[in-house]
Amino acid sequence: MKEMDIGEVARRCGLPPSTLRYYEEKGLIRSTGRRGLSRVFNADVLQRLSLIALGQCSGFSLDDIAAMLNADGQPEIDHQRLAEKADELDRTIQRLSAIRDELRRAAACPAPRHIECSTFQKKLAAVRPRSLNRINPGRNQTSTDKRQKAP
Amino acid sequence: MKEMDIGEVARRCGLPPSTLRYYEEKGLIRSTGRRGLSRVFNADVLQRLSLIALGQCSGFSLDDIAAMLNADGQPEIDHQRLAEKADELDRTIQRLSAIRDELRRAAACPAPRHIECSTFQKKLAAVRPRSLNRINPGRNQTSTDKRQKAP
DNA sequence: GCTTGACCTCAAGTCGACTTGAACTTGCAG
DNA sequence: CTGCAAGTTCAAGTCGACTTGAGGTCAAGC
Repeated sequence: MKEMDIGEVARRCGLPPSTLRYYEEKGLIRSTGRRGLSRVFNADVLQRLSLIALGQCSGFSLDDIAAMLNADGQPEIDHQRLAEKADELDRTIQRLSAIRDELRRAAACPAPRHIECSTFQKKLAAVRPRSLNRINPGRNQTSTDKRQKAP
Repeated sequence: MKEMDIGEVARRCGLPPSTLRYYEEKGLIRSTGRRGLSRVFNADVLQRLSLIALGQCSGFSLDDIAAMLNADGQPEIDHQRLAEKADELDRTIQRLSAIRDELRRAAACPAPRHIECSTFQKKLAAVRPRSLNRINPGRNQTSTDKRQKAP
């Protein structure tokens, strides 16, 4: 199997060497050894990097991805998590579609400032903050001064 | 028009007071005055907060949103930006749909580890890192050691 | 008069995913 | 032999969107 130095891997996968070092440190990829000081990678690292990219695009964190990639012999957990993520993605897609429609409506609205358009305002009322999640979901829920609920 | 203190706004919009103060500091919302030390908000701040939430969900940064909310009299810029964002969202949705499908395929794959499934591997080959963007697009492009291109 | 709770300010901390910089080694070309 | 590109380590910095903590003010209720 073909061996590559970090520069070649970087060129092939489109990531900078610093990222590859970082991924190795995190346990996401492995170099097969060293030639002098330099890391040597096996060609199959490229497939693993594709997998990592897919995971990131799906919304998994690097830690999640590392856990899944390294969890040999627990396939059904994988499958379940993947299916959950797919469902979550589905909901995200629904949400984004609604937002896109709203955005187009606003863009096409003849009112000089769509903000003042009354139909837009009505729509907005249905889209109050608490009913929406961000595209990038909240990082840490460890707050004391939490997100409040309507009384 | 109804006046509210920060606590009431917080309750109504579901955001913690700290966020509201932060938004005010950023120029996203305005308090109409003070009662003693305490901020006083006008009821229309709630609509503005909905707008901000919508903007965030659409992928605008808070700075973008502030610029748009405060750019009175330049509606066609708004309209254009909104339409662009809608198109961008459309592309995101396409991408996410593809990823969701891939995820479902992986979840349903009978191979004990879908990673080893050959059809999955073929699909992956088409989904190399460089052809994908993250759900959360890259923050700063000010790097010297940039994301590389295939030669 | 004292506590309690809600508000205030300002600086500093947090999160994840990397990047950057300084200081160093190695291999190869001229 | 010298230079240089490309590799290395390790600590620290960056980004956006907030949160947290310390320390202070103020009105209401007991």
